[in-house]
Amino acid sequence: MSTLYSDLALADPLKRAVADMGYEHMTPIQAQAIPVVLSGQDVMGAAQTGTGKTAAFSLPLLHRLLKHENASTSPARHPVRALVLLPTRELADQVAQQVKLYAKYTQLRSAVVFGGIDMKPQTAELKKGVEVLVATPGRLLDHIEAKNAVLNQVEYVVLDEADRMLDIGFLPDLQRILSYLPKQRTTLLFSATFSPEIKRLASSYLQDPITIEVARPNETASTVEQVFYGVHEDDKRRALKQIVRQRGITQAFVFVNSKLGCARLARSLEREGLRCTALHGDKSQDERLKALAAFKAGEVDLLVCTDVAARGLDIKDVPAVFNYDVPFNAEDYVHRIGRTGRAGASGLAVSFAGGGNDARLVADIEKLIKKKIELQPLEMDDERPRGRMNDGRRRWREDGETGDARDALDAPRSNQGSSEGYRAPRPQRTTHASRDPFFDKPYEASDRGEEKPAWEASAKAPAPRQPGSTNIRSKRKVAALFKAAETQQN
DNA sequence: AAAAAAC
Repeated sequence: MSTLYSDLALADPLKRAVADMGYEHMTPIQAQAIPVVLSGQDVMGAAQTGTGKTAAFSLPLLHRLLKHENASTSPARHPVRALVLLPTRELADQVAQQVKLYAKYTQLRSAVVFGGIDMKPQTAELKKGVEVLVATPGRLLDHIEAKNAVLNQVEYVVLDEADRMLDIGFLPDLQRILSYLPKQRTTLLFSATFSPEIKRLASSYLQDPITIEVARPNETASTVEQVFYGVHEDDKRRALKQIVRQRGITQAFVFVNSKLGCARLARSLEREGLRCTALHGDKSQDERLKALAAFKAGEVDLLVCTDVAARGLDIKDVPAVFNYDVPFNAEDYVHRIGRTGRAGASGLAVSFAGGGNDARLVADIEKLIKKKIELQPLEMDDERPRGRMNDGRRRWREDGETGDARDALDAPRSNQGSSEGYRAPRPQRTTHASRDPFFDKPYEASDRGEEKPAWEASAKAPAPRQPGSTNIRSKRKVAALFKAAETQQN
């Protein structure tokens, strides 16, 4: 079977766009999925991201939109004919940009809507009419309810990161959205991981689906070296810096399980002079996009993030991923380490297992990825005594580190984003005394009768959520909800 | 347990 794009029965404008991007050969997921989508069948696709999944569904989908005019609407109108749903805003943004590129030589219009930013520009664009709409669930529902988006002409729905979209937190919103769509439609589901429940639930949304499995589901890329270290909670930050230095890591995602932990770690590393930035869901959308852009542009070396960044983000040539915390779900491990080793490149995934439940979580990962995990001790190159004083302050702090292959990681934060791309020489290390004595201690504004610092206020701000079904957590209720969802749909 | 997604 040919894998050449030029041999494919794709509309000319699409072929030109593909050629512009320098693609000649299809990736395996593309070679398998494109013909199936062109034929109009439902698809359940298991494929690692970074393998060209977005092109795999958008190209054939655009082709069908071009070839099959929607008879029920006049050519002057532009009803939404294809809807692509994603679980995070950054991902929606990324996919929308790709769709725009593929569609650039066609008359088809596309738009993206997600929360955290002004609704008005999105509304204006929707009112002009778009054929392809990329969205996150919450904001889309807002637009539907405001009658900005009419979805009764939708012919194609894509659920990317489908297992997340069908997860308990998203399911109610997703079901409401699907209830606005025509029953007669093509549905495409893609994910790198499928748990058995999700797979069963997913199949209830599909009609005679073709299953495409390029990688075995839940499989981790063979090009990614996976290392697990047993590291005490107090040593994790030092361990992170040591490994970055020893292995000469130029850029990495650093995954942390909580938003607050994420904000704190980023702040600590920043104070130590590392070029890093935090990305988590309690930052403003503007800050989120800026953080991601800075990382993409290489202005920061470490992106300290929550699982908001675990899925789908396609950033070229990131050599490493750290699991500073072992993820709560084994599936998230697969997604997290999928941020490196993309498009056939090699990558490194380093995970720190601390105390608590970590051993069990590691065992879960082992079971899911079907690979033996050896937990290694980490030889620390600095064995000065450590611990906390009774008042909670650190007895000492790591400084005066000598060896440092990497000026980049030692450049002061203030240089970050300098438009000349200038990197100052490594600064003199500051002394302990000049640092905040409450460095490692949870900062309580009441301690000092001050306002909370902005970083912490934002990290702590509770997400405003309507009390509702999305917070249902009991096992029984979750099971009931899944059951109901399965029997209701189609 | 946590995160994500709407004003």
